[in-house]
Formats: sequence, structure tokens, C-alpha cells
Amino acid sequence: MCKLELKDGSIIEVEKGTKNIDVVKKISEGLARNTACIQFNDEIQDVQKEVNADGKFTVITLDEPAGLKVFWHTSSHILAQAVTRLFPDVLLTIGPATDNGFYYDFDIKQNFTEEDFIKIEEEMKKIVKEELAITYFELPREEALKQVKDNPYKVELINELPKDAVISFYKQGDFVDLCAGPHLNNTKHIKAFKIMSSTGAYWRGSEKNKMLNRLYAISFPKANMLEEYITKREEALKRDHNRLGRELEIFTTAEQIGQGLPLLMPNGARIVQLLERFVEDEEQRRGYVLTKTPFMAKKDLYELSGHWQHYKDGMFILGDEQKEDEVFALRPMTCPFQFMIYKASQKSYKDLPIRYNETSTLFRNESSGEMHGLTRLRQFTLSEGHLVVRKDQLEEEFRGVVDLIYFMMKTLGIEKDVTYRFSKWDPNNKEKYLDMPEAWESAENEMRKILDALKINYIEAVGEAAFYGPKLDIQFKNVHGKEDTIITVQIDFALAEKFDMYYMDSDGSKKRP
RNA sequence: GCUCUUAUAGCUCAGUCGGUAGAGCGUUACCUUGGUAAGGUAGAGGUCACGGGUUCGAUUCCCGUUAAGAGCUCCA
Repeated sequence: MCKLELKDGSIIEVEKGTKNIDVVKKISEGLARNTACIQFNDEIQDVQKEVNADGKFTVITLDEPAGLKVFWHTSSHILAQAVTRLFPDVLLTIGPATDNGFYYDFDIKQNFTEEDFIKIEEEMKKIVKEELAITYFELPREEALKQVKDNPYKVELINELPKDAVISFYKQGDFVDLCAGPHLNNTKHIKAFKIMSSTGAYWRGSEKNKMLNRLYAISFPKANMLEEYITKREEALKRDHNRLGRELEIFTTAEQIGQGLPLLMPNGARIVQLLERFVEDEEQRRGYVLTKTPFMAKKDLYELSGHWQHYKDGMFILGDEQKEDEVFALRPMTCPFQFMIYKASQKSYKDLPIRYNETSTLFRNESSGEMHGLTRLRQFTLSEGHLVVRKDQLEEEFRGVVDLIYFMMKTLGIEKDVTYRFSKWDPNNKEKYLDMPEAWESAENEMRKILDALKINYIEAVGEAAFYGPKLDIQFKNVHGKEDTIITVQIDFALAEKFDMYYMDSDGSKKRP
């Protein structure tokens, strides 16, 4: 017998080898119908897996996000099965659940059309009606490779699994897919689904790889839930800033002016004016000093900052390097300009911290597919600050910045709608990041300490840092559920060095801020 | 940059199976009203994004350009 501790603390005993789903049925039939998977101690398991030891037994239902993800993952297999039936020459790649449904990436010659969506949905309906049992099996590496030998994508996935990894497959009818699971135990549970869109996506997320065809879809255990979802989505789209902005005459665009260059109409300009005054006044109250710096500079400045070497393609360059002595570039950021103000006079340790702020208009030559509404542009204006601090002031100043951010978000009423992301470097990506492991570690530890002290509820993200330092990113979801960074605070341990910034310490020695 | 989609009145959209166009909102004038984003009447407003091709004829079909949308990649 195995002793299982349930969520409410009670214990039930079951025979060794009892299936998870049968354990749940003992608790309640209704609960069993609504079960997506089981958490046994820390392990997420299929409902069909057998109980073999004592432990904590938690039922994860379709009503909770983790359960819905299992549901969507199973849905993605049904989508893949339907596509395989209709397009036998397709190669399957991956098909995970997302926060907002699921997708599956296919390597297929033709592109999916709207008519294909209908056909695929019809085929999915059939698969659901067939009530196919979903079964799990494992294979040793050699056999697993044999199983997927005609699919180079799956071969690649298996070859990248660690040596001791369990290689598992799920089977429903004649359809088999390499998959870590977990899954529901039958296709019959997927009552309502809809293919939302077809887009391109690079294999493994790298533009160097082949572009695959991705189908985005959504599914629910009940038909009315799908209807609700669609209605909600339509309502959300009506609140798209891009649509409202034009309807309310806040901004417009003109073909002749160009991509990523919106025109703020009187209503929009007034909003920006009020925000700008408000922000600058509040910053002044908090000890910031305002600067006004040029919109462009000679390339010499960007060579010093490293942007000429790293981000030349992203800048608008004025003049031809080959023909002219002086070449300028529109500024893509304000840091080096404000640093020049810092360097204009000798600073004492008593002068720090110095808090520079500027309502900065910046120019970035974004790729043509990137521009959108007012959120990603070639010319944009943001409220920007650079704090030059001593090491012993870092924590307090960081807190001050976070406090300012809280104040601003509260004023705008968005403080409950954001999430926090602690963006760290990727030590394996030497091209993107400055190769200074010790400096990274120290800066990231410093930032983590501060974030923890502030009790900020953040997620950590590897490979999202700036090239010169870690960031606290404040993320906001748009009406499509896509996250944008609306505010970012960064600890920069490199540019002070590059710009040879220093202050005279109390002992008369030069120190780096 | 890549995949897919779109471009008709100021905005949101219909429409023309190829014979040069319509609605709602907005707007203008007048009337009315303590109907306050929602009254009535009349009107203005469109080379159907731009360039080329096919055709007797293109806003409609095809190609290209530009712009807009979703996704991917990128985001100093």
C-alpha cells in the first residue's frame, strides 16, 4: 500500500500500481473529470501513471493555469495529427502550450490558407470523436533515433538530450510524437478549439535556420468557454492603442513620411506635453538635474561608447565615411551625451550621487518588420536618467529609482498590470555581452540583493540583459498578450571605464563611479 | 530582414463574378431639444495607396513599390 497526502492534508491509502486517475476517482468522480495532471511530490505526472511510493499527491485541474497548459499541449498533438493526416509529407517539429493557447511548427512546402484552417479543424473534430487513448512509452536512445529517422528535426532534438535523459513518446491512434509530456489520457476531452493564425517562425528561434510554418490555436474543455474567449479577444482588439490612438486623433501616420515615424496630432501632443512637464517636475523634486543634449554627434563619440562597433546598423548615419572627414549619426541613446556633461568638470565624492534626467528623443533604424503603433519606432521620446553614483550609494539610489517608477505607475494607474523581470547575461554568448564574468556576477548579485530587499516579485531571464549590464525590466502586456518593456533600470559597470569618468575620493585618489 | 495578411470618404468597414462606388460614426448648414457621445432635414467629402502589365475597358485579375496589421528574429 502507498500512503498519499492530499492537498487538504488528509491521507489516503491505495494499492501500489493504482493509476493516478483511479486515485482521483476515489476522491471524487467530478474532480476526476476535471483533472489535467497530477503533481506527485515535485514531479508533474500523467493521469495514467501508476502510484509506486508514498508522497504528496496534488491534483491539477483544468481550471488552473498549469492544468490548462497540459490541455493545450494535448490539443497541439491533435493539431499535429490532423495536419499529418491531411498533408502526409509534412515534417513535425515542436508544438508547445503558451500562456495563451498553443502552436505547432511544421516544415511543409505549401503555406496554410484560411480554407486549410477549416479542413484541419474538421479533421481535429474527427480525432476528438474517435476518442483515441493517449499512451506513453519510453525508448532507449538507439531505438528512439530509429523511430524518428525520417525527421531531421526530431533527430536533432534527441541528439541534444543529455545522456541519461529518458526519451519518451506519446501515441494516439497511429500518431506518435516525441514528447516529454504530460498529457491528458484521451483525445475526447478537447471539446472546442480554433486555429487562430498561420505565421512563419524560425526553427529553434534562429534566423539562420529554416523558416517553418506555425499554426497558432486555442482550445477549451467547453464550447462556451471558446465563445467567451473569442468575444473577449474582439473586445480587447477594440482597445488596441493603435486603433484608439487613430480614432481619438492622438496620432496618425503618413506613407510619405515613412515607417516608424508617427505624427502626434494636437490631442497626442497635449498628452505628451502634460506627461513631460509632470515627469520633469517630479524628477526635479527628487534631486534630478535636467540636461538638453544634441540629437546627433560625430562618429567619434559612438566609437568611444562602443556603439559604432556594435550597433552601427541600428543608427541613422549622416554623411559618407569614405568621402567625408566628418560623419555624424543621430543619437540612439543619451548616455554618452550626459557623460560628457559629467566630465566637463572635476567631481568630488561629495558631488555624488548626480542624477541627470532628460526627456530624450532618440533615433534607431529598426528593421522594417519591427515597427508597430507607438511602441516600436524609428523616432521616439522617452524619459531617461543616468545616475552617477559611488559604490556605497548604489543600493540607496537604485531604491530611489524604483520608488520613482512606482510613483509614476501609480499616477498612471498601471502598477497592478505590470510584471517584473530580472534580466541577466548569458555567459555562453560572448558575442552579445562584454566578457567580464566577475563584473557581471558582482553586478547581478548586487541587483538581486536590492530586488529581494525591495520584495519585488520578479522572474529571472537569462540572455535578456543589455550588453553592458543587468536590468530590471518592467513588462506590460498589450491586447494581443505580447509583452513589451515599458520601463527599464540598468546597472552599468562598463561605460564609466570607457568614458574615463572619475571622482576625487576623500583620500585624494581618483575613483570610478 | 523573414512568413502570412491587408490597403475603398477624416475614422470603422460593406461592395463591384472586370463596365469608375456605398453605410455607420464624424463633419458643414439650418431646424429642434434640459434626449448632452445617440432628435430632424439637407449637403460636402473618394483618380477605390502608387507604378506597371493583361483587357475594348481595371478600383476589381497579375507583378512591383510604399504603407498598415499578426507572428518570427532583433531591440544599445
